Amino acid sequence: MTTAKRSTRKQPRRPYHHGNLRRALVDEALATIRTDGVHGLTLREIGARVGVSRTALYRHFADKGALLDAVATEGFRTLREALVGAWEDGGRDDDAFRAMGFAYVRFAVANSSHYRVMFGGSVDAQAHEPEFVTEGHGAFQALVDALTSLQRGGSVRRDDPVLLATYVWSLVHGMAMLAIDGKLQEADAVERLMPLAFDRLYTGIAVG
Amino acid sequence: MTTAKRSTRKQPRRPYHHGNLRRALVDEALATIRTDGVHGLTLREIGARVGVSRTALYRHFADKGALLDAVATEGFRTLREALVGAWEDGGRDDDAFRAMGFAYVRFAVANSSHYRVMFGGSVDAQAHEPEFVTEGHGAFQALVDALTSLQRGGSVRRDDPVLLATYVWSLVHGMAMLAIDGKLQEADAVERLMPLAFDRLYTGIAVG
DNA sequence: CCAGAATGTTGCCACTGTCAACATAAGTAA
DNA sequence: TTACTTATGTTGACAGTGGCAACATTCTGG
Repeated sequence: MTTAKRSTRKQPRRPYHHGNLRRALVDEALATIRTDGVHGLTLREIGARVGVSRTALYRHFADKGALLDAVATEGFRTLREALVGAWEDGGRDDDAFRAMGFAYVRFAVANSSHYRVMFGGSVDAQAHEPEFVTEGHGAFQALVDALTSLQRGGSVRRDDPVLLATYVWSLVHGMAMLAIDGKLQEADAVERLMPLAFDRLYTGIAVG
Repeated sequence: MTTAKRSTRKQPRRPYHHGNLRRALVDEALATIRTDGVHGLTLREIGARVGVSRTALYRHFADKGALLDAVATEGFRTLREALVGAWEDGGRDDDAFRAMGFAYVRFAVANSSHYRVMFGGSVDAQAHEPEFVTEGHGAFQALVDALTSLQRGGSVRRDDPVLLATYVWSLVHGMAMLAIDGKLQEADAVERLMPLAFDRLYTGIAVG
């Protein structure tokens, strides 16, 4: 009597198996993170929101960190698409590279919580899924490729492209993080900073 | 009978009042963070470690965030000292500025957990103590001052010094964060990156 | 048709941050 | 001194969290 039988055969209302729970969990987790931040994410709540029990996700993720890992992985995929898009749509020249930089920082600012999950060390850094590493490397590779292309074109110094890309990455990552963490007082500080930043990136801060 | 009377008058073993509990709590919190990371910090444990009850710290901090805020504040003070030291000991010239950059990144790498508390958004960003803002601004000001000095000396472009300092800050902060989060594959990657980074910072990535 | 794997659920536990109520000490004024 | 006030520390309790173990249900391959 505790539970009414429900197998009335014609109403597959809420099937025991969700179908694609893993996907739904990642989506819901991302949505929650977007609105409430990383620390506002609770396994019970996203379970409930997806319409599933609190511990159901343990069939798809080892623990909370693994779920965040998956969210981060998707972030890297999206970021790479944004970067490649800016580079190719821009015509693969110096201006396109500049646009790539803008795209990077703007992605981070527009998806701050998501970006913080991607970096920020919410996950133990050792326990990353291989897919995480792959996607992360892919986003970075977009930078390396663009720089190599510019080097071939003759507009960028022929330093070690990986080292050079890391340099550029540091710059945009730093701007993004400072902006996200509210260290840049005024609201439009990032947008005012970026033009100068990419000028100085090309020609340096020393007197000409 | 539950507790034996202890006021034997001659053994002020553990006085009811700690003396300088606030100081002790911040120190212990920092020590714990250093070894176990931010997420390994529990109020109960640091209370126990200091030899005090679990909720004693609520007489000195509004909540856990306020304690972290105090830890972060001290981090900014230490960082500023490291920066000013490098700048002044180096002779306040371009090489000294370079040394300042090295000092920044090395501080972050050597005190990674502490650095993550200072940034990383562990605290709600709105709820910062005024002292936090002051110290954070102080560390940044060291950068601005050095740049202004170099501008007067004629070796650095006369762009808006605050904007220029923000640019440099983004670079070192980015390098620090990437290094801390293990995004730079090899162990000595930061040390290999920095010489190139500060060269490119001065002269840019474009061809001569 | 049936055994086992895959997937989802409920009961339960240790642990955490934090509040309320109480205990003790230190400071202050008479 | 004594009495009142404030600062500081303690104990008890509570709701919320991640996660494990045991059980329930469904799917799949032989």
